[in-house]
Parts: sequence; structure tokens; C-alpha cells
Amino acid sequence: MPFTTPEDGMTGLANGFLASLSQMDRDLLEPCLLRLRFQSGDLLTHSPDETRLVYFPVTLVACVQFADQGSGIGMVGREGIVGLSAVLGEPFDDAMEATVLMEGGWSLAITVEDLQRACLASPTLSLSLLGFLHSYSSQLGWMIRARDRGNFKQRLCAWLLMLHDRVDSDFLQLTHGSLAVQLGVRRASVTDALHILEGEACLRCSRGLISLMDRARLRRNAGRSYEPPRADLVTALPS
Amino acid sequence: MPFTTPEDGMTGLANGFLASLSQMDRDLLEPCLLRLRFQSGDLLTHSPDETRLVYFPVTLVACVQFADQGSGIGMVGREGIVGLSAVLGEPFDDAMEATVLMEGGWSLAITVEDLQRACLASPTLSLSLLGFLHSYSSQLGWMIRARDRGNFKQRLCAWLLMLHDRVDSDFLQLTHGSLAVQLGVRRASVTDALHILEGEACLRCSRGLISLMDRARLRRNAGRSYEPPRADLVTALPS
DNA sequence: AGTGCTGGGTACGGCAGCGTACGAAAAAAC
DNA sequence: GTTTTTTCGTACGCTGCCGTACCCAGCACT
Repeated sequence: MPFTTPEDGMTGLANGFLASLSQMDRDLLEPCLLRLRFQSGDLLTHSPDETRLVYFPVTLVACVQFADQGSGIGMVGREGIVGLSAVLGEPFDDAMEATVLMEGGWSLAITVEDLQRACLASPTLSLSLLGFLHSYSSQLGWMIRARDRGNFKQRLCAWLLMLHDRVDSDFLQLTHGSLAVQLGVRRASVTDALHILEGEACLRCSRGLISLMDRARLRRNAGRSYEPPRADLVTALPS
Repeated sequence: MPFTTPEDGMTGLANGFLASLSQMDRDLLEPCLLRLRFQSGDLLTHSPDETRLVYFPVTLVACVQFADQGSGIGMVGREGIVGLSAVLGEPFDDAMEATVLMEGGWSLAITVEDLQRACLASPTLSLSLLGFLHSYSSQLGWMIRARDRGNFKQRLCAWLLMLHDRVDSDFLQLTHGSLAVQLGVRRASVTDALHILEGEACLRCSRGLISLMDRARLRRNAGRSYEPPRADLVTALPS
């Protein structure tokens, strides 16, 4: 997986999707990339100055959700793209929005116009976008499975693992409350489940912080509700 | 499932996605289209003779689900595409499969190679595919919302409405059992909920057949678990 | 030190949907 | 017409999660 050095010298390669592109396609996008910093709770769907942007997160993790209701739908981090629907034009603007999950993340971005131009110039770039969107759909499929197959504890583990995949640290700055919102349950349910996981030495809780201790055990807990990311997906593309 | 004789003057336009394409893109695909007939339960993901196909359903409705477990994830009918992931190449082949939901449906289809060729030739076609995949992701989002917001009765109504959108008739050839599998609940739960809806004059049940009587009332029942299809989505595309 | 606020611990009744199970009726097979 | 299979009707106890609610512990601000 060509996630290049997480440390600085930051090129566009710090985002998994950009890294997966052919040199040609990357050259097409790279000159247009902006570099933006966000904090927890920021809305990504509309940029401050009305310019519509498409984001390639680097250290940022975004949660996709319905605008009129809290519960989280999907999760996108350094492996993917946020706000892709904007390139499809206004009618595709849907009821979803994306918010930044944790403090101090930054992301690359491109204006919708620039990305559209690039797409029309390069069919392979469009196919790469198609590839990401398929992976994302697949993730949503796993979320659906998790909701009716697994119990809440499994879902919680799966969600934590997904977040962990998109972050470099084992320390997650999350309150039980925000977790509850994301998972669509009571805060008390989160607290209870976390205590059990703490008892199993999977993790440790302190105020506003969850420290993952034993990822393997977490995964065993998540069972079939969690699908590990596939490194080969972003690399291989047709032709 | 042999090639069917073209009984009527059906053109490719009978599929919503194909109909939404520009004349140019349609001309690119139309010569390659096959016409196939299926029956309930057929697997769409792999074609009989090992040729990988991508399907444009016409009267057919397919249910996307995990290969190792029954519960349904998404639904695709005459508005969309089945098996799109195949164009992305082998590594994108995921754990999903698609099965035909009701008897006697037919579908257009194209070989993966032909579609890939067309994509590389036409960026706008690729963008159209991106548009469909986004709509599909959006649908999955609604499914997720339905699972944790609504009760089962709402989900059932939403599912029936989705199916109705993809079929010309008000009579759905479905057993309570197959519905239960799709919705991931007990058959008894389906029976109970259907009885209630029958009491509300929304529909009528007989053996293996559900007759929708009052769509408006069904929709009121579904509440926010159902998102009506947007006609404008498939028409407008960038540039 | 005092005050206020956010985040976390704990409790109890309630209920939707589950697992299981058994029987009846309709259709299909013989 | 009789037998077999599929589909549907109905019941009972169980449990995971909900809604609500109250209190306590950190932390911030003054």
C-alpha cells in the first residue's frame, strides 16, 4: 500500500486515493491541490467561501451522515475521498453531509471545477473515482450487515477498528457521548460496552480518551461486523 | 437462461441508466448489448459461461447481498446497473452477489471487456457510471437509516415501496419467507406486520402474492425510512 | 475556594423483535 | 383422491437495547 511517509515532506501521496493514481493522473491533480486544516465538528460538505470542494483527507477522519439526523452512516479517512458527489453536478446533491470527527486533522482538497476538468480529460481518473466509490459502497454494505447481524458490542468494536485504520495513533480522542451519536445508541450503552471491553483488556478509557490496547482481541470481538481494509484495491486498475 | 427472442420493440432505453446517457455514449454501448431472461433466484454475479457480464435490468429486480449470508443489502432494478464492480478489475471483486427477486424478469447486459473499452473511450460515460454508483450509495445510506431509526413495520413498508418503484404491477409475487430473508427478520415478524398493514387497508395478502392497495398510506407508514426515487438524477450530467 | 459544566457511572421498567415451535391450509405431486 | 411440500397463522418466553433519570467526578473559569 503506497501510503508514503506519514511524516512531513507532505506530498499528495499522503492520501491513499491520490497515491493509487497513475503518475499521469496524479500530475493532472497535483497542481490544483489545496491544503486545509480542520477541527472537530467542522462541516466538510460546503466550504467556507461557497466554493465547492472535494477532499482527500490525510490526518483527518470524516463521518458521513444525514443532515437532519445524527446517526453516522459511513466513515472516510486518509484512504478516500469526501464530497465526491459534487463532481456529478447539482442534482446529485443529496441529503448527506460530512463532519470532522477528531481534533486537528488536515486534508488536501480540490475545487469541483478542477476535478471535473481532470475527469473529462482522463478516463482512467474517472475509473479510479469509480473504484473508490465502489469501496465506499462496500463499506456501507458492511455497516448494514453489522446492524442486523451483530449486537451492539460487535458494532462498537468494528467502528473503533475502522477509525483505528484511519489514524496513526492508538489513542482516540472521543467521548462516550459522541460515540453514541455516531453509532445511534444511548450514551449509557456505549459506557456499558466499553466497560466490558475494558474488562477484556481490549482497551482503556479515561475522560474523553479511548486507548486501544489489544487490536487482535477487538477484532475477534467485532466478528463479521468488521472488514479489514484491502491494500490491493487502490493499486490495481484496468488498462 | 438462453438468449430470448426480442419479443417486442424493446430498445436499450427500457433501462433507466442507458436512457440517461448521451446519444454518443449510448451508441457506444448499444451494439454490444445482449438480451437475457432470468427466473427467480438466479445468480447474476457470474454468468453461466464464465464471461463476466454487467447487467442493465429492465423488468428484472435484483437483490444485492453478502454471499455468505442471506440478509439483503441493496436493491437494483430497471433504474440501475448490477455487477458494475467487475469493470474495476479482479481485485475489486467483493463479497457481494446479486440474485433475481421475482419470476420472469429480463435484462440487458454487456461483457466486462466491452464496457471497459467504452469507458476508456468516453469520460462522460465513466462519469455516468459514477453517477449511478453514487445513487446506489445513497440508497444504502437510506437502508442504514431505516435500520436504526424505524421499527420493522416502517422498514417493511419502505422495502415494498422500493420494489414497487422498480416494477410495473401492484401485485408482488413474494412469500412472507423470502421477504423475511431480505429484511433479515423472522418470517413470523413479516406475517404480523403484513396483517397490520392489511388492517390499515394498505395492501392485501394471499398465498405468495402481496397486492398493494394504497401507496400513499404505505408511504406515510414508511416515514423517513423511504426515499422516493428522483427522476432528475439520471438525466442531468456534467458538461 | 467556590462555582459551573461537561463527561462518565449506574439503575429500573418497558418493549420490539427473537428463537422456537406446532398446526392449518393451500398447492403440488403422486 | 391421497400424500407430500410449501406457505401461512399463532403462541410463549426471552433478551438486548431503549428512555429516562439521578448522581458523581474531573476540569475550567473566576
